Amino acid sequence: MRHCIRPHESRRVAARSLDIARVPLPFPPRRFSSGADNRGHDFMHAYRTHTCGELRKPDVGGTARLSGWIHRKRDHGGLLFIDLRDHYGLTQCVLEPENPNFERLERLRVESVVTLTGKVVARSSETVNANLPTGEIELRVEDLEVRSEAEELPLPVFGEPDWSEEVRLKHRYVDLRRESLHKRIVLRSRIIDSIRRRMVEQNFTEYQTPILTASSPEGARDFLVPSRLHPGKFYALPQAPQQFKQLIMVSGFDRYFQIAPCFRDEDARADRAPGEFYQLDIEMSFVEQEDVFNSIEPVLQGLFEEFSGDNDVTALPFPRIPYLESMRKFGSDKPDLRNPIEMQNVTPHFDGSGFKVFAGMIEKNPKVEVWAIPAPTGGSRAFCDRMNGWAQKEGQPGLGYILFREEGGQVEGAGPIAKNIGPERTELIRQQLGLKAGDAVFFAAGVPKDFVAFAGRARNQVGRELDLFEDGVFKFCWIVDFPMYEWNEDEKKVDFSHNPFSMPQMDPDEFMALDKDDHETLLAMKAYQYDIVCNGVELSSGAIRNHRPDVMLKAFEYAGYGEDVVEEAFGGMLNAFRYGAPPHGGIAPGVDRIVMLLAGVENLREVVMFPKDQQARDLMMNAPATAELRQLRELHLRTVLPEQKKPG
RNA sequence: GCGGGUGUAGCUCAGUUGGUUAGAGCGCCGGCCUGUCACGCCGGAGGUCGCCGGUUCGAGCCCGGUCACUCGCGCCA
Repeated sequence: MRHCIRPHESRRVAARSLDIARVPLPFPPRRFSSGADNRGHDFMHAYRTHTCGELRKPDVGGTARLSGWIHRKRDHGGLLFIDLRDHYGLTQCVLEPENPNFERLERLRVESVVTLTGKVVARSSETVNANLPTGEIELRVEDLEVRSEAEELPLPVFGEPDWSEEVRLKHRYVDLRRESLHKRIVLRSRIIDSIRRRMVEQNFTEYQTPILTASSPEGARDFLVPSRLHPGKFYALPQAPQQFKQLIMVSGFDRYFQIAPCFRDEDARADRAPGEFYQLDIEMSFVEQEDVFNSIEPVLQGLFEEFSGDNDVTALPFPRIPYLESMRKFGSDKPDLRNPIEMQNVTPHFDGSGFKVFAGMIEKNPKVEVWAIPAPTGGSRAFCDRMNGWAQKEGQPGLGYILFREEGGQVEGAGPIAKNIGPERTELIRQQLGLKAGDAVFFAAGVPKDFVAFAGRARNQVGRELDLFEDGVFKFCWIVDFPMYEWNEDEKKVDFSHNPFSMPQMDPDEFMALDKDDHETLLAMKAYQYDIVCNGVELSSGAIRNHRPDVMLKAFEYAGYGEDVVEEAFGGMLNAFRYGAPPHGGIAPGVDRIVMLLAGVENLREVVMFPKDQQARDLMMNAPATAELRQLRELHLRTVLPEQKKPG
């Protein structure tokens, strides 16, 4: 295999490789001046006539000046090759020992920054590097300027091994030079450009909202900013511009969007940045749910088509899946539709059957159901045992199954459950699920709300193990009809299931007339609340908002919050709704997650330029840090530290 | 706050059942090399095996504790 001068791509990068060489230069490139002397030096730009990704065959014969980092050196003693790298690419530069700069360059460490000037020459056919856009030429170095000498590096720029996060974050500026990360950051910028363009094309307008604002009582922990002018008082950084975007609608601006910074003081996950992240925040007036979908779908679909490389993107319109259906079919409200498995209710086949475990549960509790998780091609004992072992690791007693095989021209079920319920019931299950010989089916039984999450994980596990996931696709869907309320088991009360600003799916007058103790009606009620999901990743929640103060107060009342509490917490917005508020709704897809999906990476830190670590620290800038006493005094603050842990 | 995984050279890792002087690749330093593009070849430096304690004749390996990193749970209207 031919070795490639470019560091190999991360296998996970699904997006088509980005041609950074096509990025426009920050200044018009200077061309060779025919009026220059034969070396052309006097008229040259101090640092470069071309970028390191620019020189081609037609440039041969001219003189060029390049500036960049020494990416790699190949020192033959009698010949020195330098790969010079900048943002745009890589150019091979050559020196011979007679060159007065030979020794200096030979001793310079990689990642030192130099300016090299010399003749552009064609490479002989045997020495052309087809893997390099500049591979047909090389620069014969005549002059050298050392701009910055590099010390020994904490991590190499060349190559793409997995370096520890600590080293990478501490020296992020070095890490960011590495091709894959460098490209992803550029990709992120391209994606955001495209989003803006597409939003503007859809007649949306970007407005800024405050960063220093008020704490909102619901939701995540806030970041607080002490006020110097108001002793003892604090600003909060916005968890999202939720109230502002609604106020923008009340202010008569239609179709708002913003690439909005959001701040939440919550613990990190691989796909959740601690502290800060960005949302494509959207709000529109005089719309129903379908209007929001119709406006956003083309943006997301077009965006993914543009950046997904060879991957297919769900055609418009995206499927709308009611929340309850999603939970029943996929065991999740963010189903990965690349997995074709759909679960089904098979309770009747077990009711009164010879499989006493399930039959007994069904008899005792009318809420008990048995769900089937079909496993096409999973009909081997080894696989079923493996799934059983997996279920036990998940803390389940096990995972019952039937496997189907051909026996004398007949498909028949095998395994303990098939034996217990008998061939007729087994056959009915097989027919209901459309399974054939060589397939299997797993069962989860109990009260659905207690096992639905496990069933969803089992569905994923089966799909992964049997390699059923569709490859190279971005599968979108809307999850709609989320419940307005849910039962809070800890406090034994009705509570908002999502965001208290959503509009209930009920005639306002009827809603106002409900009895707050009528839990059955309240818990059955749906809201105009929806999620957009892609490949099992929840990109965003959204809602048609509740713009009527009376209905909102009532909605809070049903959840046990008095008028005074609501007025105190949301008085600003509630008041705004009292002076003429348009019906409105919106959504706010996570930008970082969109970029992750399109870049094909599993970790947020791979698509953020200067990310925080898991403990929300900035290892490079050293934040958070202790404040000086003078600053604290100005802010009327005194710190009270927890008891010090013993140092390790 | 809780659970899993990891911690050995600057970096990425190997290290058998507990047994002599702890290894490799990359990087670094020195030498050789005129067509490489992951250049090649020869030599060298570099280690308190995260830390503390225990078991043992003997611990990188076993036990207890602790710290750090990482993934997840809680949390994320």
